[in-house]
Amino acid sequence: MRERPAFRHQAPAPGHPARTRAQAAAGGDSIDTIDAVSLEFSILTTDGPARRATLTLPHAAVETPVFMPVGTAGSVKAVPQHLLEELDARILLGNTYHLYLRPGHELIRRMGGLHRFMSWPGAILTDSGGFQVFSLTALRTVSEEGVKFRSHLDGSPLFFSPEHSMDVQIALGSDIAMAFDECTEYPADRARARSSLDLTLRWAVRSKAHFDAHCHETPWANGLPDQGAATPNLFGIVQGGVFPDLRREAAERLVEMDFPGYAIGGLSVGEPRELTREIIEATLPLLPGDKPRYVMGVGYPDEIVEYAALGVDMMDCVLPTRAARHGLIFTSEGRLNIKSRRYAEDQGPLDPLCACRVCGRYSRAYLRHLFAAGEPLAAVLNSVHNLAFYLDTMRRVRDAIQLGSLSELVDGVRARNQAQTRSVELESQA
RNA sequence: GCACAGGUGGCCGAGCGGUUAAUGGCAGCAGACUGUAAAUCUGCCGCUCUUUGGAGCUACGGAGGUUCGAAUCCUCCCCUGUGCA
Repeated sequence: MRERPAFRHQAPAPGHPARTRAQAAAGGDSIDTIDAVSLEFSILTTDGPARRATLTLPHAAVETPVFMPVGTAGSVKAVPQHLLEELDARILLGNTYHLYLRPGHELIRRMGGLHRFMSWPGAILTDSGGFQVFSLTALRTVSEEGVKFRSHLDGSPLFFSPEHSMDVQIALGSDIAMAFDECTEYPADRARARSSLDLTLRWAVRSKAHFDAHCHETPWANGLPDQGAATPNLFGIVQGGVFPDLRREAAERLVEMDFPGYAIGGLSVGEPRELTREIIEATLPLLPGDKPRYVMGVGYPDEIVEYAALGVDMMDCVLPTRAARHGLIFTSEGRLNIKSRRYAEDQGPLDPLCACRVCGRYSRAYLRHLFAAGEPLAAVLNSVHNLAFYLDTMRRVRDAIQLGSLSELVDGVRARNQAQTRSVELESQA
């Protein structure tokens, strides 16, 4: 445990002073209460490679390590914003591609930006559309200039470039925008990972140049480029497949470009879990220790604990919300499939150790019924619980870092995981 | 009573002489899900065995019949719906 100086990132341009959070609150405006700093990362405590820090963004102060719920199309599916607030979520993800398609970034700009549009007072990180380059394989072609997509909504042709992605993210008003990258698939051989990574690096240069030139045009910016004004932040993304030396090279090149934060992308795309961990472990030390490090698209509850212990500050994943809609519940005792007949008359809560409102009020029997009946409320309640569980898990991680007891927490999670794997094996043998 | 139309696996509903334990859908059961084309997808779904390749049994309202072979064709019976009396 030791004190470190905070990393601050501020827009360099001169102009009007930014309105502070306190001033805005006095003015009765709860959405655009922006902090005067673009990004500040203050590490409070460390426990091994893990750090507990405060990440201050224009719209929120975020305690890290943090798990960020995914709200692709301007909504964390099935969970209204006021419940996310109740869960003490401080930062959500949005998606450039989806919001560009519908309702359109210019419309959102006219509505005052994404925060106002969706009435979300916390921070927002937007993915650049890079993941769609991966997930919409059948609907796109990649070139040096950018990516041609066919809209998944109506098949109409679209074109995304780094510059375009930046324009959209700036119009949305993200607290953190992501560089436009190519999320490399798995398996990808060395040559493929190499060329993919090179493209991502060239796109990173273009992303940054365009972003720096236009970030002050975000809807919540206080007029012109400001002296001391907050503007959106742009994070770089490390690719390189499962090759540590390529990851190193990507990290070094990105660090030279000097981003306020860095992400590790292209993981959890089908590779073995052990590899995911190895790549994270190998890449993390190559990124500046005084800036936030974000692993994109992970993971299971035990994984996010493990990765935080390796020194990851930010993570996001659709898993808690998607799994919830499919009936998979994460609990302190492991995974639970609420569809199962064995819960038909179970009067207990989803998770006896969970303090969330769903566990405090509704039985497994009722939740199973809602799911079986196709009631939309099932998706809501399951999602609220899963997110509560994820957010609570990260709270435990932060507390453990504070107390210097993170390794015990990690051991506990690992043991629980192994125990469940064993019991599942036994059950399937029986 | 007469005339049509029907009776198929938990339900709906295809099949209208052999490749049919019988297409689909629903319901049921189990599983998957990692920067969201996902309230999605996959598997099982008559019974009994099985060394997991299969084997045996029982099944398309009932009873007979035709045929090498019938859910499919014929006869009679039972039941349901609609129309007419």
